[in-house]
Amino acid sequence: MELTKNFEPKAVEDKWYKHWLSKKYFNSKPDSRPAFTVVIPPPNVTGVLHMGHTLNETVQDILVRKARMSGFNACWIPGSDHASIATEAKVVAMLKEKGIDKNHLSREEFLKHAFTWKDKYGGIIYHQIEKLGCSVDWERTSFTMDDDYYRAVIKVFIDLYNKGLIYRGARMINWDPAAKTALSDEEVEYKEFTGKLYHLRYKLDTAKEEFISIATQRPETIMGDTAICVHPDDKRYAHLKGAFAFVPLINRRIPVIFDEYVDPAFGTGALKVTPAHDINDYNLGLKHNLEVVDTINEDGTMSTAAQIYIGEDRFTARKKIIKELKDKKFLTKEEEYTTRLGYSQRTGVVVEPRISTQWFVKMKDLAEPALKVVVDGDIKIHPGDKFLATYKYWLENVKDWCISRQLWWGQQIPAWYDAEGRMVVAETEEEAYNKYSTEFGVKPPLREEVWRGLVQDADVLDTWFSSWLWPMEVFKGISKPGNEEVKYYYPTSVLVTGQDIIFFWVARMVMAGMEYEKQIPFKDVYFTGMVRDKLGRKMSKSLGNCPDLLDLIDRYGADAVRFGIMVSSPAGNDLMFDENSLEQGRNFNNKIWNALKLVKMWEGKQFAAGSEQLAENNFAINWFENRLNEVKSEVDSLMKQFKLSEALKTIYSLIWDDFCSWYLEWVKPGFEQPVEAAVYNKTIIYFEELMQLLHPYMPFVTEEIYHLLKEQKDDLCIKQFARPESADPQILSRGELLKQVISAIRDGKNKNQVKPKDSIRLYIQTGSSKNYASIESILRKQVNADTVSFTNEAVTNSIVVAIEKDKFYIETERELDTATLKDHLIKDLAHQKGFLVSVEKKLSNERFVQNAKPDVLALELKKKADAEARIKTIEESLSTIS
RNA sequence: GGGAGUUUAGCUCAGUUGGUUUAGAGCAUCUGCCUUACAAGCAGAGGGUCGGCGGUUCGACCCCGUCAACUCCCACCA
Repeated sequence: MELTKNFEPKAVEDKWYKHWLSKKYFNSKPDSRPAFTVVIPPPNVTGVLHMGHTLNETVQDILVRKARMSGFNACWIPGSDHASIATEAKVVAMLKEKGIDKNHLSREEFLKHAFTWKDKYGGIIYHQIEKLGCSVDWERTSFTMDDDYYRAVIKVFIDLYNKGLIYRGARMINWDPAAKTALSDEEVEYKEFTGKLYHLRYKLDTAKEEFISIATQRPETIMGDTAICVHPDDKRYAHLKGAFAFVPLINRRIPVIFDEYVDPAFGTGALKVTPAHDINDYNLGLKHNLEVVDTINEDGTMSTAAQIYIGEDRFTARKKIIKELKDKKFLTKEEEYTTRLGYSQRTGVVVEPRISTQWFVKMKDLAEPALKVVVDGDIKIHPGDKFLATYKYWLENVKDWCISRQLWWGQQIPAWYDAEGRMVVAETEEEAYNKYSTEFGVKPPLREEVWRGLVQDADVLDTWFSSWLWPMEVFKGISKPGNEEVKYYYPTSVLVTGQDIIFFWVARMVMAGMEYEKQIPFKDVYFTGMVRDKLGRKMSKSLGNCPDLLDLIDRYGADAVRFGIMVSSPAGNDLMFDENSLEQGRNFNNKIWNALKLVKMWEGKQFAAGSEQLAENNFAINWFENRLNEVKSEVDSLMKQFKLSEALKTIYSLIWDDFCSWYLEWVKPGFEQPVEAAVYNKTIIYFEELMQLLHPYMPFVTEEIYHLLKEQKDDLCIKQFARPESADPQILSRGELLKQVISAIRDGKNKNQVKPKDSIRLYIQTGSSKNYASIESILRKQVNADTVSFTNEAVTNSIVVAIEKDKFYIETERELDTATLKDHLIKDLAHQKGFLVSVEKKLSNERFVQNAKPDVLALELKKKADAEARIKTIEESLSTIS
C-alpha cells in the first residue's frame, strides 16, 4: 500500500470516531471492574466551545482514555447546562429579531420557543466535543432541564426548605434593570468610572437658617433618604445630637444619626443614608431602624415613592435633579471622582442595588462539611497549594446564597401563594393544594377555586442550584436515591474545571454531595488555568482573538490541536495559546507518519539472524527496550501526579529523539537493503507500544498507525497497558555514552568544517575497549567512519574529542585548521580548570569534609579526579597539534 | 484596603527532603546540510551573575527576612 507523503488527519478522524462508537467502547455499564468516572462540566447549551473548554475537554479525555486502557471501567458523562440567564437573554434577543416581545408571550409560549431554540443550537457543542475526539458516553447525555433532573432540583429545594435551610427574605440584592432580574454577587463586574461627587446642603430643622452638607454620587436617590449620618467623634457635628434635617426638593424631615461607619475624612464627613439604594446604607438602616423608601422601579425608572420625576429613567432623572438642585442653590460643589461601578455580567447595564424579596440558602451549615473534606485531604486539589487557600477562605466567610432569578427559563420555584400572601412549598400543584388546606385549616374549595386562589412563584432557580447536583443526578442519585448506578459511579474520580468557578460550582457540589450522598462528589479536582492569547490577553469577542475550534481542527487536525493545547499547560497555569504549538503538533504527527513509512519499507524484506550485524542490532534493541520501560514508568508517575504536560513532553521526546533519531538510525539498513528479522519484529512491537503510550493524548493518529503497522485483532483505544518492566541502568548508561560519543564526534567534525558526509577514520584510545565491542559498527554508521580502530597512543594531525577517560581521534582527508582546533581546546581547558578550582575549594574546606554525607564527599572526589583526567587529556591533545 | 500566587535562556515552563560534573527541556535563533522515512526535515551550536539586597549554612535556584514588579481572588468609603 502506498502511504501519503504526510499524515492526513481528515481522512482518519471521522473513520475512527465512528468505529469506536460502533464498537461501543465509550459506553459504560457497572461491572466488576473499578469505575473511573468523570462528569463533564456542562457547557452552556446555547454556546460554542471556546479554547477554555477545549483545554478542559482534552484533559478529561486524556485521563479517561488512560483509565480505560488501565483496567478501569471508564465512564465520562457528557451534557449541557440550561444556563438560565445567558440562554434566556439569547432567546429574548432572537425573538426580538423576529419582532416578538417576550412581555407579550405567556410563560408556556416563551418556554416553547426556548426549547425549540435549544434543540436547534444545543447540538453544536456536542458536535465539537465529538470532533475533538472525546470518548464520552453519548448514551448518558444529561441536560440540567431534563424531566428527571428538573424534579430532582425541585425535590432538593423542598428538602432544604423543610430542613429550614431555605428561607425567603427581603434583602438588598444586585438588580439588573435591563433583564429585570436579581444577580448574584459573582455576576456583577466592577469597572473604573470617572464620575462626579456632588456636595449638597440639607436645611436643618432649627430656628435659624442652618445647613449640613453631604457628598453623594447619586443625587437622584435623595428622595429615598431617611437619615443623615456622621461619626460620633466628629466635633464638627457634635451639636447635632437629636437634630433633624429636610431632604431638598421634597422636604422630608429626617433624623441626624451617629455611626462609626462614617469616615470623617471623606467628603464633608456627613453621609446621606438611603437604605433602599445602597448596600451600606441598607445595613445602616437595619442597625438604626430606619424607614426604607424605595424610589426606583424594577426597570430603573423613578417610582411614585420618589414623588418627583416619576417614571423617568434613573440617569435622566439624575441630570434633571442636578439642574434643579443647582437652580435652587442646594448644590454647593462638584468634584471629579473616580470610583468603581457594578455592571451586569449579562446585559452590561449598571447594576442597581435594590430591596427585593428573594429566596436564600443558608450556607453556614452546608459549608462546614465541605470545608472539612478538603482540609482533611479527602478531596485533593491540583495544583494543591495554589487553590486550597482560596477555597478555604471562601467557605469560612461564606454568605447566604440568593437562588431566585426573575426569569422563565429554569426550574420554577415550587412555592404557592394565596391572595393574602400565605405560602406553601410543595412538589406539585396538587400537593400544594392539599398542604394548603391542612396548614391553614381551609376547607377544600372547589378545584376551580383553588387554581384561582393559589399562584405559583413566578421566579426560577439560579442555574447553579441545578448544577450543584450534577455528579449525583447524572446517575439519578437524587431522583432515584440509592440506585445501582449511583452506588457504582459515585463518588466520581476527578473533576476537571476552570479555577474561575471554584465557588460557583466546585464548592457547592461538595456541599450538595455531603448533604445528599454523605460522600465527597470527586476525589481529585484538577484546575485548568485561563486560556489567553499569546500576548497574555484574555480571549474575548471584542478583541477578536478567539480561535474557532472547528477551524483549527480543520487546519491542523484534532490530534495536533490536542497536542498544542496540552504541551505547555501545567495544571493551574494560564495558557498562552499560540498556533505555533499546534504546528508543532502537526509536525509531530508527521514525524510519526514518516517513521511508519520507513518501517513499512522493510515489510517483506527481512533476513534471518546469523550475520555479523546481530550484535549491533542486539544492542540497539536491548537499549531501546530498556529506555521504553524507563519512560513508561516515568509517564505513569507523571500522570498520577496530574503532570499531563510533562508526561506529553516526555513521550514526545521518547518518540522523536530516542526512537526516530537514535534507535531507527541505529538499526536502519542501507538503501534497499533487507533488515534483520529480529529487528523488524521488535521495531513493530516498540512502535505499537509507543502509539499506545501516546494514544490518550493523540487518539486518531495513533489508532491509525497501530492498524497500519500490521493486521490487528483489537483496537488501540481499549488495548490494556501492561505493567512497565524495570529498566537496566547499565544498558541505559551505555546508550547514553554512545549518544554522547556520536554527538561529540559529529560536533568535532562540524567545528572543523568536516562535512557530515565526509568520511573519516576513527581511532579510539580507551582503557576498556570492551565498552565499544557491540557498538562499534553503530558508531561507524553514525559518524560516517570508514574504519574504527583502537589505539594506544595519540594520533597526530587529527581532531581530538574526549569523553570521560576515552579519547577519539578523527583522521580526515581535509586540511585541518589547527588554529580553531586549538582555540576550542583552550576554551575547554579553561572551563575544566575553573571547574576543578571550585571542586578543590570545596574539598579544602575542612568543615565541608567533616559535615558532608559520605556519598556527597565521594562524588566530589570523583568530580575532582574526572576533571584532572580531562585536563590532562586536553593538554596532551594540545601538544599533538602544535 | 485584605489575602494568595508568580518572578529561572528571546518565549513558555521543569528543577523532587539544600550537595548529581560551576542550572534543564520545548519553541524560537544561528551554522552546515535538498544524506533514498521525514526541509512540516537532518546534524550541530550559541544563549541564564535563577527579580534586587541581606541573612542562616561547610554549601542556597531551593530555607528565612526585606524591597520591587506582575497576576489573581475577596471587600467595595458616600
